[in-house]
Amino acid sequence: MLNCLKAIALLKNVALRPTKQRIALTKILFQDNYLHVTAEQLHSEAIRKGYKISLATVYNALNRFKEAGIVKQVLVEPGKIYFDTNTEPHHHFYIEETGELLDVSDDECKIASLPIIPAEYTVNQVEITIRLEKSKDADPRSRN
Amino acid sequence: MLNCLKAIALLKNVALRPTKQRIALTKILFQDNYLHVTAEQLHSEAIRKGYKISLATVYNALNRFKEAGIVKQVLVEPGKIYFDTNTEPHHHFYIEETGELLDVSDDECKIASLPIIPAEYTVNQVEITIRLEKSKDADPRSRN
DNA sequence: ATAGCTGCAAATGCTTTGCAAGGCC
DNA sequence: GGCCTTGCAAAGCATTTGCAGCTAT
Repeated sequence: MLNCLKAIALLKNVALRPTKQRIALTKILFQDNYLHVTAEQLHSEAIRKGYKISLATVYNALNRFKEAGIVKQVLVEPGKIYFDTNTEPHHHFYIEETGELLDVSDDECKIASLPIIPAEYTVNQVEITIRLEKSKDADPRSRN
Repeated sequence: MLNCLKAIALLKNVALRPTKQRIALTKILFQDNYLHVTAEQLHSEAIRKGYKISLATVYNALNRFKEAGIVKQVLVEPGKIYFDTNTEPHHHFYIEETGELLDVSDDECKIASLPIIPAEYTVNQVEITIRLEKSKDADPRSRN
């Protein structure tokens, strides 16, 4: 868990005012492991930890964090925005049944050949989403 | 452009009742080239062509088409669902400025190495989204 | 002091749903 | 005839916004 000083430093680094609420969210988000959350999930977690913060502020903060480049958004489900604290180029497993999102490092998932890019355009981002489902025969011992 | 008979055949093939509205949408969607549309865009196009159909029906129809496996949905922008008439495994260019979505065939974009799949899960779908933006120096002649 | 945040509630935008009327087999 | 589909309007859900009051610099 980040302490307050580090949270404040992180926010000042990207020219965002370190308000109580942003510090709280920063402490929750930037731990050792990367996190994938929706605004709603982050809000619940903040409330659970005893912080006083409104959902609208969580949305505002996440959008500022995104503009500042310290989180990025991931689209895997219609009508829902996930935010990812891993801003390095990387990819995802997505488990639809549970809504779980897992990081796949750029090294683990190399692209052999990119297509020809349309004229006058440049690549901004390449994202691979690997959608998973529970195996039909999860237990090999039960097979005939 | 598909004729009515082919549209009806297509719908019967997937056990969907060939109603006037579904036939109209089928005729618009399944042309020679693959299409990427939102429900709203498809509705406008249908109205423009003189068909009488409500937006709710377009949503309903697209969801049935998706269940039937003749279109699939693509998520590239928050709060918007694109439908793609190409149901083969393939990938996409996405141009954020214009909202344009372009197909990239599976052959043009090969993955060299997939990561290790978590135990008890199997891969359902692998999607690559290549986000493009206009090049800063679109005209090479203007360079120093 | 002042520019920028917060929180509430209201608004928005896309999508879904309930239900009565109409259409397909 | 019976079941499915349509269309409208209303509901739903995630997200954004307006504005008054508060806070960091």
